[in-house]
Amino acid sequence: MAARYIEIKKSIQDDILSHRYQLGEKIPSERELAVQYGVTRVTLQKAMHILEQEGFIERIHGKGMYVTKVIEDNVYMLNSGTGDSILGFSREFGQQAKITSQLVQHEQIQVPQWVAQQLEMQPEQRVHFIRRIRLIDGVPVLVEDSWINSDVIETIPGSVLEHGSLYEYIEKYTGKKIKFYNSVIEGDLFNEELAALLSISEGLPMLKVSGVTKLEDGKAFNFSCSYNRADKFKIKNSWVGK
Amino acid sequence: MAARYIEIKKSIQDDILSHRYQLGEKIPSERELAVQYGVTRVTLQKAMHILEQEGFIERIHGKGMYVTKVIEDNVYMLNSGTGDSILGFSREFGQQAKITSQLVQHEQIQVPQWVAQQLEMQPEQRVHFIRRIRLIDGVPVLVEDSWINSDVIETIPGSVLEHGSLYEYIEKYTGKKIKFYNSVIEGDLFNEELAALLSISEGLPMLKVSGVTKLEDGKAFNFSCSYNRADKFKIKNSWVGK
DNA sequence: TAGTGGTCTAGACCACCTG
DNA sequence: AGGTGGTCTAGACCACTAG
Repeated sequence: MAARYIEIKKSIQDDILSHRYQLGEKIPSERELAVQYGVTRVTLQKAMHILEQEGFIERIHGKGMYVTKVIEDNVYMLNSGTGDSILGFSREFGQQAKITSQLVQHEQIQVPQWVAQQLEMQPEQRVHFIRRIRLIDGVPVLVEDSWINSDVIETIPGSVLEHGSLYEYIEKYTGKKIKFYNSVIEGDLFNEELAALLSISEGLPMLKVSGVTKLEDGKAFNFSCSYNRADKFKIKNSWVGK
Repeated sequence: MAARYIEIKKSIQDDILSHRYQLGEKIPSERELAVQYGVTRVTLQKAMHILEQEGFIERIHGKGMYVTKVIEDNVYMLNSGTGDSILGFSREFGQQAKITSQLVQHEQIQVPQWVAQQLEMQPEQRVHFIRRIRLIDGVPVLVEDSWINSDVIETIPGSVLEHGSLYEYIEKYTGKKIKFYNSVIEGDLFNEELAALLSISEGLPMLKVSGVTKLEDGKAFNFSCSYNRADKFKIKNSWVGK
């Protein structure tokens, strides 16, 4: 049973995405919506603040709430700090395009020093190292490397890496929700190795996103690093100043 | 008079930055802090949720709140969706390094079509076009282009562009706070023109950040686009999944 | 003046973690 | 069992926008 404000947020998000509320249109006031959904204003506000932060609406003091005029784009958006999940490629894009994965490498290794630091592990412990290529409609667009604490997940079925969502599997396997922390975005150029994996030229621009993933109990279990073709991806960064 | 939860947030942030709360240390419970600050838990939670989102603390259900172990970096961080402001380069970096600006161009022009769209302007209206170079300790690190609706700000003193914060000036001039919306991060390569401005080689990697700035009454007044040397900047993206 | 979002109170109950 | 964060109620007053 999800929290009420999450349900309300999703309900209104649906109303926006399905154009029941038109772009730029004023939506009902907090007090009206609170009555509609049978909650207090405080609860309704929690939902609306999330919608604002994710860029669906604008809240203007004294005037009301308006559906944001959205500009469509011909590149794929990596949602960063917004949307229901940065948690896995397939969840984000599964609905708008045909996503496939190609497993390049999967082995258990002793944890590299810099990974051990990120995951708060001891040097003798082991991690899964996983390298996958993601394809949109058959075109390879990014390489993703993951280091996953073997103590959290002993075995990872090949079928999950090839066709499923790793994060979904982990949430089911552990029974815990996932949190992202401190992800970092960098720009760089594709080197020979990565370019070869994507069948592109060395020296093309890349967006690199790396970060630690934790379980809701605070346990860090994954360090991941994705190398994205900069001509295929933008990162949306909806944010509202204070 | 700022809101109480903003004051509390800043107070605890100071306690963390000054190491009165050590890295990784557990901080007092919500109920304790609420008493300390003389507010209810709801108000205190608003402060703590912001600190969590900005990456200062981790909140773990049933256990408590902990100061995040921070990894220091030898590159400059552009805060994106976090910190007190993405609002202007000088505010972000003024304390850790010597920031200077170099005004390359400033003229009033008829609003270009794509800018008019972003700022909801008519084709015959005018904008300030401003191109500045930013230097850290004397080294040029980024180019920033801004298009500012002339109806919002008629004149912009040269001294502001050379030495001050444009956003601070606008907040003072209009008497309104500033909001950012829908900023987008892209990766690209420096072309000849931009590379020349920074005295670097063409083809080096770049992080491009663009977005619209609005006043708190919803009025869009500025479209800006910054071209950052990818070897000098990372973008921190503190975020907590739901 | 009426309506809107922004903030805050003083409680309550639940879900989770640890001893 | 006791402490922690997560959610929610039913109010209240303030600040801002509009006609």
